[in-house]
Amino acid sequence: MVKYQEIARDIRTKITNGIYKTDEKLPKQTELAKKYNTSRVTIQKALDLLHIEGIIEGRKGIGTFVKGPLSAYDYNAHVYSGLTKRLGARGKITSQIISFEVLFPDEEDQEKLKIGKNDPIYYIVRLRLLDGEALSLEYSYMPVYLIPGITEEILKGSIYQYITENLGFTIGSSVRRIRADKPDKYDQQYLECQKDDPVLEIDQIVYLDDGRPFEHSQARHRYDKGDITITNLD
Amino acid sequence: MVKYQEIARDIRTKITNGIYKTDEKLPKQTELAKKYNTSRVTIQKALDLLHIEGIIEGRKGIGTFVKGPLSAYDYNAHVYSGLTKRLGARGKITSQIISFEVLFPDEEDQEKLKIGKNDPIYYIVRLRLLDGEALSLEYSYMPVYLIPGITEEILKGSIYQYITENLGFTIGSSVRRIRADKPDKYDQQYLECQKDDPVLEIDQIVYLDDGRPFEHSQARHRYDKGDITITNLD
DNA sequence: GAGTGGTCTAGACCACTAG
DNA sequence: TAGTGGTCTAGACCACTCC
Repeated sequence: MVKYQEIARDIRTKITNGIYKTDEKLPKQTELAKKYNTSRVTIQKALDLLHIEGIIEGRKGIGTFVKGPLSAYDYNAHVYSGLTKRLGARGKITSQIISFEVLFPDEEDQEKLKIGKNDPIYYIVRLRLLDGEALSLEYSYMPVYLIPGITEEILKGSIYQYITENLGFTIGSSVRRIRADKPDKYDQQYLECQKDDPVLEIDQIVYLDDGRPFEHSQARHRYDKGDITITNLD
Repeated sequence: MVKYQEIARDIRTKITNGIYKTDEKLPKQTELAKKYNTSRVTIQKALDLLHIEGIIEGRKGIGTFVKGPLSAYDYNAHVYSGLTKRLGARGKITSQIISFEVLFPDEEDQEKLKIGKNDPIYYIVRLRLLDGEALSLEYSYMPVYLIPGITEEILKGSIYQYITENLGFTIGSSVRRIRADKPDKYDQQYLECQKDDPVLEIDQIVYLDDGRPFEHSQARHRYDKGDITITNLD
């Protein structure tokens, strides 16, 4: 992990944990440089990342501020428009495991996860709930050899946290495709939606920082509970 | 406009116009620095922008390469996941004007466009066609005082081009919200969709680089013709 | 005028690729 | 070994805000 990413992660954590609060000013860049024992340009590169993620905002002549959450469904917004989840106080996310199996990959899985036909994958289906109400239905496919030791306990929490903290991997890039779709029978069953209620589907492939894909998944959201916010900066 | 943005724009234009072609290598950073009469760090900052936009890719020890288009609906992908349209050879986009009026803003318009109740706005409805087939229905609201002189001729082409090239403005940040919705009667009429066909709606506010909002719009896509690709980088 | 973020420079070293 | 992109440094100037 390079220096500016480490600094960005540290500041991000401090924001998530409320050490730097919403609308509060961060220490000035020269102070941060001194604190992290680095140059001001490196601090700026770290802050650039947080700026792109939309969690801070620099104001000339004043300082750098922590931004508040953007969307009513902040959970979705930041997981998908990118980058970093800061669940905040929007409600409690829980997971109900519907399926948890190990399978051999079909051709599509092989291609998307860049694995051979004899490399088994986890096939996981989870219902995500926000304060106990159905939010989305998520199908995940992950190579077993990359992510060993998944348990139901882990699935109830965050797979990402397990991968980064327990396995020591670093998440790299990702490609997500968003579209509207008609509800299938599982959507109707688990998301409790009607036949003419649309669903919002996010199909994603996520890569480790060494370029290996570790997850292919589809998340299907109730149309009334799953908007996505994308913020572009100057 | 600052130096690194000008350089990014110039290189982007060269890619769009095919001077730098897909999978081709860009000149090396030291050469670009010399050519643009600047330092290598500034070139890197310009390339960073194009990297974020997903149109180039750096490979250590080799060079910087122009990436190919990502999505079947490249038009949507790049307009909305951000940043820069490079329509490429996916088909011809045309516009049919359904409504073009000047109105006084309601409270929502006033708030989103940061204008007073006596500042008139354009109200524009356009049907966008890809190779003659209905693609999306777009509702736009823009303050007249900011964008004077809009004509039907301009509406048939690109408003963005008019704003940047004729009025000399620079586009800044934007916030987009994406959701699935049921089709309303206009969707059914113009997008020729059935009552149970979902639509994908993109609601956006776009700002000039001085922070003034100049456009609030909703684009409603047929669910089978409007996916969106979001690429996150390391 | 003082303080802060935004930009830019010149130079350096490292990581990776290719021959 | 040579070439290229990725990172980092120290220092400088500008733009903007506040007093």
